[in-house]
Amino acid sequence: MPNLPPALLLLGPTASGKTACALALAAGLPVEVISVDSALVFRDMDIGTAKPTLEERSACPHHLIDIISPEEAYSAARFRADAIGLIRAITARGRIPLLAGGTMLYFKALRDGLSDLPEADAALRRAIDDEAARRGWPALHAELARLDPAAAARLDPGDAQRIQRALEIVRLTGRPLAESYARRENDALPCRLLPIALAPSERGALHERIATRFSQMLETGLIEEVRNLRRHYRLEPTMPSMRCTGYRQVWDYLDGAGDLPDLRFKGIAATRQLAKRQLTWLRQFRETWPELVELDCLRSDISSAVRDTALKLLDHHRPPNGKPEQ
RNA sequence: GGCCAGUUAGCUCAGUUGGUAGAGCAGCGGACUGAAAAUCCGCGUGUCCGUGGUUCGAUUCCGCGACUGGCCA
Repeated sequence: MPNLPPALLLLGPTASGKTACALALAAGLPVEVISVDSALVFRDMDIGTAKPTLEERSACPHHLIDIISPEEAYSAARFRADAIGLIRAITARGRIPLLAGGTMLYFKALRDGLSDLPEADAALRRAIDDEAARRGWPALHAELARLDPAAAARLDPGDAQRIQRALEIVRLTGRPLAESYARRENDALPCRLLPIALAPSERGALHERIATRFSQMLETGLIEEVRNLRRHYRLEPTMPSMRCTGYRQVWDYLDGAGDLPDLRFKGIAATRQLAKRQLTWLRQFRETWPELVELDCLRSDISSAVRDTALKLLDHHRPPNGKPEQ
C-alpha cells in the first residue's frame, strides 16, 4: 500500500460558501483548485454560475473553469479523466489538489469510477429524439424492454433521458446494459481523498441565502448575460448550458414567459430544488464515506473551521518522516 | 355610504345537485454510470373567513358581520 499524496475535497450545495472556504484554504496551503462543477466549465457564463472572479482565482491556480463553449457538452467521464490528470500534475509539482464544487455525480465518479461505456453519440441521440417525437417515449421504453428487459425494468417509462442513454449504449455495444456496466477499467486514483462537506444545519437559512443571491444575480446583470450569450453563440434551450439553473428561467423570460417577479420566483425555486438534490447526495455520501468530515456552513467561523479541519486531515495523512507534500 | 363579485392547502384556483374536498405551482422525501445546475419517481387534514339559522347532517342554502376587489355616489 503505497503512501499516496493527499487531495482535499470540498463539497456542498449551492450557496453554502464553498468559494470563500476554498480561498481561505488557498491563503494558508499550497493548493491548486480543481473545480468540480458542471456549470463553471462554460465560458461567458459568470453571473448565473456564481463563478469565482478573476481576482479570486488569482490567489492560486484554478482548473476546469471556462474550458468549453456553452455550445458544447461536458460529462462525468471527462471530468474524471481531467481531474485525475490534473491531480497527477499538481502533486508532481509538490502542491495539494483541492477539488471544490457541488456537482455530486462528479465526486462520485471520481471516488467510485465509471463503467467502460461508449461516450455520447450526437447523431444517434438525434435519431432517438426524432423517433421519440414520432412514437413517444413509452414506445421507446417498450423497445428497450424488447432489447434488454432488465435494463428497461430499472427505468421509469417517463425518464426520457435515461431511456435514450440506455438505447444508445445497447445499440452501440450490442450488449445488455448490465454487461456494459460490469466492465470497469478505471485508473486507480493517484491520491487519497480527504473529503470535507459543507451542509446547512437549517434548510431555511440556506433558502434565504439562495433568495438573496439570485436577486443579486438579477441586479448585477444576469439577464444581460443571457442576452449576450444568445447573441454570440448558437444556443438551443435543450443544451446543457442553457438548462443550467437560472439560465433556463432567464431564457424563458426573454422568450416572453412571465414578468420579472415571476422570473425571480422561478429562479429561486429552481435553485432551492437544486440544493435539495445536492443534499440528498450528501446524505448518501455521509453513509458510504466514513472519512467524510461534515461542517455546518452556517457557522460564522466556517472558513477557519474548514482550514483547521484540512490541516488536521493533512497532518494525519502525512508520511511518517516527510512533509505534507510528497 | 349604495350595489355587485369574491373569501377553500404556503400561493393561484377548481369543487361538493347539502353526506367535512382536489389540481397546478411551491415544499418535503427518494433515485441517480459520458446532459447531472440534468433527468425521473413518490408524498395533499386544510378552523373550506367568522357567527347565527334551516337541516338527521352545512364548506355547500339563508341572515348578519369582517375583509378584499370592482362599479356607482
